[in-house]
Amino acid sequence: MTSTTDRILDAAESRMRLKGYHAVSFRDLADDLGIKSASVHYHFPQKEDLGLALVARYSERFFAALNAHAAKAKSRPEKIKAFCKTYEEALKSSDKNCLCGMLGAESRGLPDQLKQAVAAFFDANIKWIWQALPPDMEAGRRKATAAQIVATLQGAMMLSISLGSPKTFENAAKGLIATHA
Amino acid sequence: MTSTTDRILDAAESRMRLKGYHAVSFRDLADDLGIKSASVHYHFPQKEDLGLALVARYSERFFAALNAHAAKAKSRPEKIKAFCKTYEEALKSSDKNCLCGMLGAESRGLPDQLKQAVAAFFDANIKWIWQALPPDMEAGRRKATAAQIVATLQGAMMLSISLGSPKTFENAAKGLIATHA
DNA sequence: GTCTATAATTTGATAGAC
DNA sequence: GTCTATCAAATTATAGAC
Repeated sequence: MTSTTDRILDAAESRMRLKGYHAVSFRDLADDLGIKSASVHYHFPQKEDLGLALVARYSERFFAALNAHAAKAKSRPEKIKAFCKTYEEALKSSDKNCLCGMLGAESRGLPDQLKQAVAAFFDANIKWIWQALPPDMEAGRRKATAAQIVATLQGAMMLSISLGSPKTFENAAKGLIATHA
Repeated sequence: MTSTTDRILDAAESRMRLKGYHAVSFRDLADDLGIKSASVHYHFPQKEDLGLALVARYSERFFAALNAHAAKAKSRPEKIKAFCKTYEEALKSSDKNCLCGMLGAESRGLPDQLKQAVAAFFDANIKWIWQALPPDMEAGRRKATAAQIVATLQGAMMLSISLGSPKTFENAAKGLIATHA
């Protein structure tokens, strides 16, 4: 028994990860659930409210999955692999882009709070992988590597989807692990 | 004396690289030029026509710039640096995402031909950098590295824009050059 | 919580005058 | 080539009944 609110979030997440923020309408979501668009507005008065709830839920789930994977990781390289694996699962379980990867690209066309929530997701991503890198690494290089890893995985998801080829993600992730783990 | 067609393309490219395909309307473009939306339709009857023209022009310009940079590159590492530099210029000259990076993310919400044109841009990207990698590299690793390089640069542009930090792109590119050039 | 009804605006697109 | 005029459809959002 999932609540209507959750069913709306599920439908919205699916549609937004496929087509982007501006390509999803309240009527689309209402139709997915077999209700009316006015009922969707009852749960999320404004589109921005829906976007913010989506990013919050997505972010929680992402870091929960990441920490679950990382808990089993004993060594540093295994932590980096856990990070890659979390991304890979996000892509492959649904054949959809990362919600924040999509919204990050559309960033300049989003309401301000939503834009900030997406940026916070990426900040947290970079911070997480930065902590997983060797503390004795030269500071500048450590920071650069953290940004590089997140960039590669995000870019690989986008590329993979545009090319319709899951292999592309695997290849990029393989290269990442080979050089950094 | 730039033609109206070119001025429409300029306005459309700017808006789409900022906000995405669905967030750009014929009226927006008409207002940018001080004409009416019906006049925009004279030059590009359908929105997809406009999208296709944009990707074609963007792709031509990108590879022209890339080959110009690469012409001066004597060694293999310098070719890889030329590739990174072309991306960096695309980002920094306008503080906008790659047109195809944006459309690639929105891929599933685009008309079919446009989606294919974007995918062709990425195929050509991967092919170009693949050719710049050492021919004696193990085949699987060479292919993976090519995908990885394009993914990193595309992801770095997106991240950079979402975070509002050009440094993020520089860091990711620096890491890329350190490991592959 | 969901509905009907509706408002106000925007969108992609066309017909036909100039 | 650009305009006026217009269209049909879609969009976000609200008011009020049930």
